Amino acid sequence: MPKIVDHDEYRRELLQKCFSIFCRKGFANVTMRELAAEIGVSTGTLYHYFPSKENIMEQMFEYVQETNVYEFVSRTAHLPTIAEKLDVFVEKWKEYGEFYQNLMLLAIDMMRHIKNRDTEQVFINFSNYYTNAMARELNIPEKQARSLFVYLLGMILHSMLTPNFLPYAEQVDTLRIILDKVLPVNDVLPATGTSMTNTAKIETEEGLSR
Amino acid sequence: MPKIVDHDEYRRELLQKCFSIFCRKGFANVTMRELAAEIGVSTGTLYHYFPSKENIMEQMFEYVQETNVYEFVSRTAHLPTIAEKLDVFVEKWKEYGEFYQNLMLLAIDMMRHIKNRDTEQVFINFSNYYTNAMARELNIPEKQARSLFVYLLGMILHSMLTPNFLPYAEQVDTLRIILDKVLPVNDVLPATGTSMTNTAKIETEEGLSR
Amino acid sequence: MPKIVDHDEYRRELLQKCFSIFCRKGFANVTMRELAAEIGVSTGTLYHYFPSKENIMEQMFEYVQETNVYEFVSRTAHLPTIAEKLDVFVEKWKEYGEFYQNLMLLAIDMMRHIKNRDTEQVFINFSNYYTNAMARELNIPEKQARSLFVYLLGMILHSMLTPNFLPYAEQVDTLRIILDKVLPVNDVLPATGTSMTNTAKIETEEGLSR
Amino acid sequence: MPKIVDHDEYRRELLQKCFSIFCRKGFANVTMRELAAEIGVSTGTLYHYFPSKENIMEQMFEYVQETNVYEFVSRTAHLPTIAEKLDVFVEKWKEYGEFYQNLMLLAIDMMRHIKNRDTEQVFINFSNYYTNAMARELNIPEKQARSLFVYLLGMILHSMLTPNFLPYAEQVDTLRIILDKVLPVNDVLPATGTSMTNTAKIETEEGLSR
DNA sequence: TATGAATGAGAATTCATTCAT
DNA sequence: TATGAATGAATTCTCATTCAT
Repeated sequence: MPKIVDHDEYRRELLQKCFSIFCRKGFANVTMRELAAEIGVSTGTLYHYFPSKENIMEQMFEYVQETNVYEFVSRTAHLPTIAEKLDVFVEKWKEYGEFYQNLMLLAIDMMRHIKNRDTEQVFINFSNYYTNAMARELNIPEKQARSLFVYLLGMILHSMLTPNFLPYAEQVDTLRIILDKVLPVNDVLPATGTSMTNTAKIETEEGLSR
Repeated sequence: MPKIVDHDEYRRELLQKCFSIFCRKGFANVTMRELAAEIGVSTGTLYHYFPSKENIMEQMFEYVQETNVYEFVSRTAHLPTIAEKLDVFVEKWKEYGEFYQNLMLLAIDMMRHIKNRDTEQVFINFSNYYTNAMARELNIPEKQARSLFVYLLGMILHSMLTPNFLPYAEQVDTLRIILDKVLPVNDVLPATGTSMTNTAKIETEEGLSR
Repeated sequence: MPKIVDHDEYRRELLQKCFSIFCRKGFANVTMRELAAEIGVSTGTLYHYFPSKENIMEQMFEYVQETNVYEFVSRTAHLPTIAEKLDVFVEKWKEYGEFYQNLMLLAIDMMRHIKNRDTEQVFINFSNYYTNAMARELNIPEKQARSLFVYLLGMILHSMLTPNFLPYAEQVDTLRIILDKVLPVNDVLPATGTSMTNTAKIETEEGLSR
Repeated sequence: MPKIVDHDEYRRELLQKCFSIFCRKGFANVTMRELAAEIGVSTGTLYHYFPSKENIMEQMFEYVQETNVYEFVSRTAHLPTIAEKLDVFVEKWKEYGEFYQNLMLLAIDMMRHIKNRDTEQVFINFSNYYTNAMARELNIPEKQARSLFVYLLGMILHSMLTPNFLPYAEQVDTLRIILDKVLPVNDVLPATGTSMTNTAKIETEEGLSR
């Protein structure tokens, strides 16, 4: 009998390990030898599970999507107030900070390297999912949520480029303060009527989200 | 080929031509041969003007900074109203859309490739310069200006990854509408006293910039 | 898969299956994985029966020799006339056409790959055996028989390189016509005295066999 | 100014050097490193002149054909008697013995390796050219000439596989003796009338060429 | 016995860089 | 100053072979 290995399970394990390495250094700056060495297998093993370096990238992109991205949404669904939901969001934004950076870098690498794939659609899906989740959970219009997503993106990028000048964690805290003022944090969901203040705020702040 | 007498002038010309190629494909995906061929010189000539591929990157980073980025500020200095200034900003944001994308990609490549260089400081300078210019010209607090810069960054990135879903030009238009509501567009500058509306708005919008 | 109890018997079975694959593609162009897959076993099994790829080649060479090559000779021994013997020869030449091609290719591969083996002697034995058999059965001098063997070799090679231009089967038919004229086809063997005609013919045709 | 090199001339020089190496060892048994080392250049240089290992093979096949193969025919054209022409043929057969072996091995390698090429046509052309040249120069029917070609092929192959048992040079001598008897060696060409003997012989020997 | 996952040396190929002209 | 031929280290990938199960 052969060595007992759950091929698919192990493949995912390898992908997981590849992810941070690839993102940190960039697709083009990691050699297969390096990758194998850092993971702790031989190059041959890598090629046993993936037909090519490019394919690792592609599979990684898929894997990362289906695995890590959406996990946190379930955490907010049952929470009664927006303030509490926002707490979870902020917590997750911090927790996943590096992950989002990596994802962003990965997306850029995908864009530049992989020709035969609809990278755009993948990112659109991600953007939509995240935007819709925020709109629903935080009870804000989609446009506001999209703006929030865009702002998060900018934050992640800036913090990545200037980690000491604009540390990511601080940026998240700042954003939290903004949102506390801007969002209908005192609403209990699902609430049919929104408070005056709240509505007014949304109108005033409409710009943020339009 | 004309004999370019001014060595330095020609070097800049070459850098200019390298810029879009490097950004579009990414540092690692351009070979010196390709670069030379697209520019229309030999690899030997490239090495006559630059000691290494990495150095082209570095010089390009410097060149791009000192040359293109700040040019537009002078255009707004003499304008009397914020609305007019905003017009110029929006126009420039559109005009330079691709350029900013490239700059962003370049910065990311720099971050990943060039070890012996304070890339962070360069990007901090850029962020500060842009933020300060916007704060001054649009008469808003620095924090607001920084938030605007971060949002621009997010916009550029999202539009780059999903050019068909969120086209950059449309995003700029949307942002313009937001800013028209949020900014003290009717102020005539330099105004010593800020109008009530304006102040109120800034307070209200504080979140955007905090 | 049935449990083959006789190790050696199974080894021969595997060799048999390897033969055409090896010859068709050439030693260097078949991987052990391919070989195993086409045979329907695992690489591990292959290595259970053969110590190395090279060894498969060597064993195959031996196996092929002792097994298939001489089989047909027994078929002609009892036939009374040369014409009848020739019939069997022609029939076998056609039947074994692909086999001879493979053998030839195998011999060339052996010559180029396997250093530690007297490939020459093996082929000399084969040449001698075939030549002697033809000389005896067709009642011609050894030199003529050797020439016939050489001609057969050329035919096989040419037909292999230009299968559409000089199809092997047609070449055999042509050769048969030649031999009908040239050989003492009407002799009944074993004849102690050779007929005049026959002798004359041999003299005339001496060239063919010298 | 660049290093002055006649690119095409040098390419041919490299092909020439590749030829014997490739033939001796076989396409699959020569590494690019080996090839480069034996030729005395770097692998980089090899790839400067040829896009791939396979392409070297293809170009070599073309080059060898157009360069070496047909050269000798011109040597016999002006000779008055068939005997003299035969002298030159024999001389060339001996001189080119190794070359023909190489060509044969190369053809087999081509057959097994190069898929995107009409290897058969190339070999048909060669066979036809050689056959026609012999038919014309030796004043024999095409069929006889083809048989002669096939026999030569067999000789080359057998001598290659058993260089000590059937040395090529001796085989050529033997063939020469055969041909002296069989061919109209005493004819003066272009002779309008063929001697009785001659015609008779051709008729008698028709078998050889059919 | 049989399997096929794992290995890593070695293959083809690329590409930044050098340098003779 | 400009060229592009030449270099060879480093890259991606292959494959014979080993070995735990």
